[in-house]
This record gives sequence, C-alpha cells and structure tokens, in this order.
Amino acid sequence: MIDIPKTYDPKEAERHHYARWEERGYFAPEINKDRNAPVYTIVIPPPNVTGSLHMGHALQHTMMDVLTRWKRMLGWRALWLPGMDHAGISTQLMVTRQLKKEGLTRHDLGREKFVERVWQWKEEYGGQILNQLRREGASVDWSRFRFTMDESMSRAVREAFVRLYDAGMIYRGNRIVNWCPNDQTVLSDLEVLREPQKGKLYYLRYPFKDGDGSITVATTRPETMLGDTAVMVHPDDERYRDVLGKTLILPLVNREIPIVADDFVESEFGTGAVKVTPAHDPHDYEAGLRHHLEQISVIDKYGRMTEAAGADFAGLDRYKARDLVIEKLEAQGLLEKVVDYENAISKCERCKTVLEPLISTQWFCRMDKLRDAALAKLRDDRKPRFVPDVPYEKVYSDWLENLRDWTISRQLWWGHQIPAWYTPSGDVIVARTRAEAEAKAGTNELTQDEDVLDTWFSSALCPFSTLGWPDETDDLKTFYPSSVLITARDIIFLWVSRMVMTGLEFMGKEPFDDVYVTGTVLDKHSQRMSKTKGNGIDPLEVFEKYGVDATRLTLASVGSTDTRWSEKQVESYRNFANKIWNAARFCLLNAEGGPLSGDPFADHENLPLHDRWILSRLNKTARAVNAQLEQYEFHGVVQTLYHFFWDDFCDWYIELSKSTVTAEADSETRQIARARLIAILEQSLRLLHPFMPYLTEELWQRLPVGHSHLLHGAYSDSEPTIMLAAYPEGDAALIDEAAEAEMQAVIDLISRVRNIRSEMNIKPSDRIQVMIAATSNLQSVFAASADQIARLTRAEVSIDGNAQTPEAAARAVLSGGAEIAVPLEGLIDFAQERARLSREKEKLQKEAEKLERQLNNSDFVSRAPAEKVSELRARVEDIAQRSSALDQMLEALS
RNA sequence: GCCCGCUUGGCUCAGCGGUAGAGCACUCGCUUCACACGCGAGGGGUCAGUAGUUCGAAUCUACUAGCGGGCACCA
Repeated sequence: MIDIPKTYDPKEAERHHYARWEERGYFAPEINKDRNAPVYTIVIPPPNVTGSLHMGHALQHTMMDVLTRWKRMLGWRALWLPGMDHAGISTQLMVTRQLKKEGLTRHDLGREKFVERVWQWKEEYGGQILNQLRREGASVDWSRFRFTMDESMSRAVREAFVRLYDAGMIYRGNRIVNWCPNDQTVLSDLEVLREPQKGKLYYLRYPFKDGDGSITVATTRPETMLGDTAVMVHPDDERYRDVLGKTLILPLVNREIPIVADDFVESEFGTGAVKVTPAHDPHDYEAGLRHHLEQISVIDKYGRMTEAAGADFAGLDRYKARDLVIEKLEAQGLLEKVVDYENAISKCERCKTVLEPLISTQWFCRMDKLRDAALAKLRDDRKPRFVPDVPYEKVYSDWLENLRDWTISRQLWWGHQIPAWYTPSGDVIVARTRAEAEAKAGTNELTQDEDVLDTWFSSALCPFSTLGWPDETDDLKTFYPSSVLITARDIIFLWVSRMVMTGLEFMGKEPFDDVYVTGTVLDKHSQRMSKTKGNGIDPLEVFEKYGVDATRLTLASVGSTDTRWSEKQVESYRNFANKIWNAARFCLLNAEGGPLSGDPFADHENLPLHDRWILSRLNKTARAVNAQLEQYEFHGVVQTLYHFFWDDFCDWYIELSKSTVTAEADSETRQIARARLIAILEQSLRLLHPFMPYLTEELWQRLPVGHSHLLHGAYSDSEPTIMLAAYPEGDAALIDEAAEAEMQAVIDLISRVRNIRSEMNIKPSDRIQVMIAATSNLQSVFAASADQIARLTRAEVSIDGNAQTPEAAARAVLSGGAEIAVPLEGLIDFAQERARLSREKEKLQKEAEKLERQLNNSDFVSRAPAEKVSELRARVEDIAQRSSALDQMLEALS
C-alpha cells in the first residue's frame, strides 16, 4: 500500500520543486524548441533593492506567474523577466544611517568609497525580495535578471540621456523645485507627499511707502516674508483698485515692493491681497516670472535663513525664524491677527521632512513631446489597453494632460551619474562616455556633473533596457514589446506613463499591449496596509501558515477590485488544496492496474453517462478557464476551477465511479475506470497548475501516467514536469449537452431522495427503497445509472412505471417527468408528508403564476425573442405536469 | 472644488438585460472503506433609495444618500 499522508503538507512540496525547476532551466524561454512558437513577455515592475515582500507584490507576482505558466504550458515562448531597481534615495539613506552608527558621514568617506560601501550593503542586505520571489514560486528567468545599476542598464541610461539631450528634450535650468532639507536632494513632483496639517494663518500688515495705512496679507509661512518682492491683488477687486501701482515698505527688511494685479489671486481668500515670495513658493515663482520680480532666496538648502534674510535671521532654522518674525512684527504692531488654519503641506515621501521650495539649478526632462506621443497613441490606437479600462484609461490620460517637466537630477552619490561634463570655461558637454566628451570638447580638462539621475529615469527604460537596448539584440527583437504590465494603481504615473513615453520615443512602439491594474488588499477595516500604520499582513507568514498555493489562490481571486483581507478566505483555499490532495490520494490508493497508455475514453459513443458527463464538464471548464485568463478574469477563473474540481469531480464523478474503481476483483472494467479517473485528475492538475504550482507538481509526479507524452510538443525532449505539460484547451467535440442534461436528472433524483431521507429523519445506516417512475427517455437513463443511484442514496432502487407504490411513502416529483416514492411503512407521518408536498406545490404555483403573467403580456410575446418565449412555455408545461402529479399524491394521502 | 469607484444574505465577495450565486458563519444529521482542512440535508437577500429607459432591470440612464479613492488645492 502506498503511504500518502491524510493531510496535505505544503512545506514538503514547497521545499523541493522550485530549485529543480530553476536548475533545469524551465523558466527560460529557450526551453521551448519550437522556433515558430508565439512569444509571451512580462517584465516585472522591478521591486527596489531595499524592499521586502508585501501583500501588493505577492498579489501582482501571483498574477504574473499565473499568466506566464499558462502561456508556457500552451507552448508559447514565455519570458517573465525579473529585475530590481537601485532605489537611489532609500538606499543611500540606509547606508548613511549605517555610517552614522560608526560616527561617520558620507563626506568622511568621499564619493568613491561611499559608493563602494553601498555596493557592499547591497550584497549583504539588499534584494531580500529576490529570494521571496523564489518562495512564491515565481517562474522568472533568473538568467536574464537585471539590476538598474548593472553596466548594461547604466549604458542604456546614458544613451537615453544623450539622445534626449540632443533632441532638446533634456535641459539644465535654474528653477523652483521641491527640496528635501534632510536628504539634501531635489525631488520630482511624484515623490512629494501632500499631507493635511493643522497650522495657522497669519495676517500681516505691510505699510505704504507714501502716506498712512497699510495692506494686510495672509500667510501660513510668515518667515518667507523676508523674501517678498511684491504684493498681488486681483485686477477686478474694487477694494484695492486705488492702491494698484503703489509701493509698500516690507517690514523688518525695509525693502520697497510694488502692488501688482494678477488674475491668479482669489479675492475671497484671506484679505484678497497676497504676498509674493518668488524664491520659496511655486505659485509665487510663476507670478514672479509674469511680473519680472526679483527672486530673493532667504532659506538655504538646510532649511536655514540666508544672509539675504538679514542679520537678525541669518543662520536661524526656518521655524525659529517664523517665531522671530511674528515676535518682531507683533512688537511693531504689524501682526493683525492669527487664526487656526488647516492646509496641505508637502513632505518628503521617504523621510517625511517638510519640503522647502527652492530655486536651484537642476536637470529637467521636457514632457510636452513625450506626453503628446503617449496621448496620441492612446487616442489613435487605444494603446496600451487598460484592464479594467474604466477608470484607468481616464486616470492615465488626465494625468498626462496636466504633466509638467520632470526634474531628473538628484543630489545623491548612489545612482547613475549624469553624463554631462563641464569645460574649464563652463561649457556643457553631454556624451555617452568621458572619452566621447573629451573628443567633443577638444580637451581632457573636464569635470563631470556631480548629480545622479532619478531612479525612475532608469526604471522607465526597463521594458527595453533589460533586453539589451541600445543594441539590437535578439532578445530585444524577440521579446519587445511585452504582452502585459501588471501593477497596482499607484504606479500608473511613476511607471506606466513613463515607460510608455520612453518606449514610444526610443523603440517607436509602446512597451506593452495591456496594462492590468490589480485591486488593493485592504485590512479588515478597509484601510490600506502600510508600514507606518503597522496594519500590514506579511505574506511570508501567510505562506507559512496556509501554504503558498492557498495564498496564491486567495490573491488571484482578488482580481481588479479592492478586497478586505480575510484569513477565512485563505483557510478555505487551504482546504481546497487539501481536497485536491485527498482526491489524488483516493485515485492513487486505487491506481493499481490502471493502464499507462492509450486513451481510456477512446470509445466515446459507448461511454457510460457519468464518463461522458465528466468529459463534457472538463472540456467546458478548460475552455472557460482559457477564455477567462485571456480576459484577465482572475476571480472568475478561480471560481471555475474550484467548482469543477470540488463539485463536479469530487462530489459526483469520484462518487459515481467508486463502485467500479474500488471493486475487489481486478477486471478490465475496473482497470479502465481507474484509468479514466486518473486521466481526469491529471488534466485537472494541469488546469490548476498555474495557480497552485507546488501541489500540482507534487501530485502529478506521483501519478502512474506516461508523463513524457503529456508534455507540450515544444518541450517533448524535456524531463517531465507539469510546468511543461500541455495546458488543456478544451475540445468542443467532447462537450455533450445531452449527457449533461441526463446527468443533471440523475443528480436531481439523488438529491431528492437524500432530501427525503433527511427530512424524514431516516438514519444514514437504514436501508430504504426508492421506486422510480419516469417517462421513457428518463426511464432508461435512470435504469442505466441504477447502481450508482442505489449507492449514493443507500437504497434499493426499482424502476418500473407501472409498479404499485404503497400508500405509506414519501414522494417527490422531478422536472422532466419523473416521480419517486420512498416506502416508509410505519415511519411516515402522513400529516407531515402532506405539509411537505403542499409546500412544494405552493412553490411551483408561485413560479407558475409569475410565468403566466409574463406569457399573458402580449408585449412580451410579440417583442421578446421567440426562443425566450418558447423556453418559458416549456417551463410552464413542466410545472403544470409536476403540479398535477403532486395533486394526485396529495389526494392519495387524504 | 473637480473627477472616479463602491453600496447584493450575519461576514468577505461574484454576477452586470431574461428563473438571485459562492466561500465563511448558522441549523439539523453523519467516525459512509480520499478527505472532520470532511460528507449529506437545510434556513437566510424587496440586489442603498427615488425616478426613468425596456416586453423585461441587481444588471442601462439620471438624481439622492452613505462609504472609499484620485487630482487640484489659494497665499
């Protein structure tokens, strides 16, 4: 007897298979020997080197793996390309912290040594997520793994930079930017966190230069007043008509500043007069340009006041300066009032420091042309295709339309140093290499720009830089563009849009056909999981407790809508995994003598009903599964598989096969029944494999089948693995509606008898008798299934339309013209039976009335499709028949 | 402020123009020779509300309410 544990132990299966799959190269598209096979590509949105696996990753990875495994089994050359990004700011922060513990700063080490330290850190602590990817069963091609700081990727970054610069799309300029005083670097708009905060609104009086009086302005940041160069009012504001063009004396500084008119001002807000600090506010910066105002920087890159703020303030922290400004203004009677006020404040996404808008020289990427190309692609070709299209297509295009230039330089040491050099005379040379720059400049006295590029600048190139671009490699030709990008919605801007723009610019083609946007896994209070809230659930712990396969199934069924995390759900899929294990256990315990070759379902016409039925169900399921995967209907496909395996295969097919399969004596009938059972199981495992890779491989390897023959043709010379077995696509010829209808009648009959058993409180161990009278068609169906009906109802079955049934019997009427009687001499309570039948009659009557009403509506009969009308008529007829049979029964009982 | 999504049994979610579904929870009965992470039988929903379109609406349209999200937030 084969020894198989009664309960599935996921850890056991998870321990072995992955390493074997990886070693044997199953993940690489080269395993596929069919040169004409279609290509399927997914480039992973590279997780960052400092990150570790969270639920969102696990969700996306599951879906990517499902699709990759599915296409691979269909014989496609499937490539899932893994990568990782260098996360400039976060990583530098990690290492800086590490140094701090040693009492060092990065400047103590110098740039070169510091970068070395970062590489060391990366080797030691970075990329945790890569092993977690393995744990998930992700079938990524590790041989093509790319890290954004690898030389090949760095080269692509320099190439892209040079090309964009030469095309006039990258420029260096002095503009207002988001500055993080803590990280000492500029940030792009997308890295800014907007958070509401309780603050104050200060009303300040600015006196007129000539004559008495003053204008009151409101501000949340009084310290910036030291850098004010104007006050603005709305041109139509009656209150200020007379003061337009007048001059004010800026308090504390005694600078003369003008009053100018600008539409931007909202007269209703505050006093309707706005102080303008072009050097420390993005809106004021724009206004400053419009009115040719001086830009006076009063705050430096450390968030301290500059010399320009005046001797009293220079060197003070910006918040200390705020207090001092207020104190001094109050002393001079220029503080009108202070009110509580809530507004949104910009913070650094990573370190949460309040950002300081500063004027600074940075590199920018112009977005107009890139943006227009992306928008045109969407408008003309509807590419990329968003799934679901509502609302993401609009989210994407709205964002693109309002796009501003992208700040791409960062004041960091970890990252791609900008390929720009300065000559002694200050000319800028942009080139791929220093040598190229020297040649261009005609001198070797060049200094390279100190800054590095935004990490996203390199990530945006991933869809093609990972494939070898700028070289026209075979990989690039073969695998670009990729088939689908799977991602969470907060990445649409950071990634999707930028990849589309660079893809169109450099490759002339969008980087992926489809963009599938996953839902979000929320906690049970509908809150997003986050580190700061501490409400995150660690996928690794879930793997540990319920197994990887069960977790994958749970995550796959999230699909594209947000879902609250429920451990009960994982538990039910854990139970499903166990159900599969035990179904296989049953098959294996009864496998002896099952033939190894040949199609056990060969003689299709003459198969028993339940065999034709399960074949029909299986093939229908396979077709549905393929269709649903094609449409990214992850939730639906999980339901389809679950229902087929548990309800159709386990609850019915195994039970219907049992008497033959478990017969004591060996026989050809027993052999073939066993072979059929195993064949259905085997195909089911293949259908399930993309979702549950470990369990299915574990079981599949144990099945007594000719494994090699089951491999897809493209992998026929490989070692057998379910990973490379042919994915069942479903044969339409095996779908047999008649068999399904007949089987349904048998199932209904068995259910009705069980219902009688239960309602009449008949002990499971008590044998009963079931007498069946049916119309000729069903009569033969039931007759052929009599043994199975008997077994599943624990009854003696007799089928005879003319037999006399005893009065003391529980009865039921089936749809399609069949009646059953269960003689219950001495056991039956006539009143109870009457009540039961009457309830049933009532139900039928209600339904009949509803149908009659519809059929009596002449509009319905004339306008609804004829098919629909006749369907309803047939139902009415069936109900009438059952109803009158019930009447007879009731009459007999009275 | 602008835009979007969601609202279906106690809970978590499917369905998205033609007889209201699943899992969990609940009730009853089962150590039936794969599985108690199980088997069998049940109960439970006017599909948020209102008005429309339609022969027919949970499903389409508009509005309302509640919840959630995105963008812009004006000092």
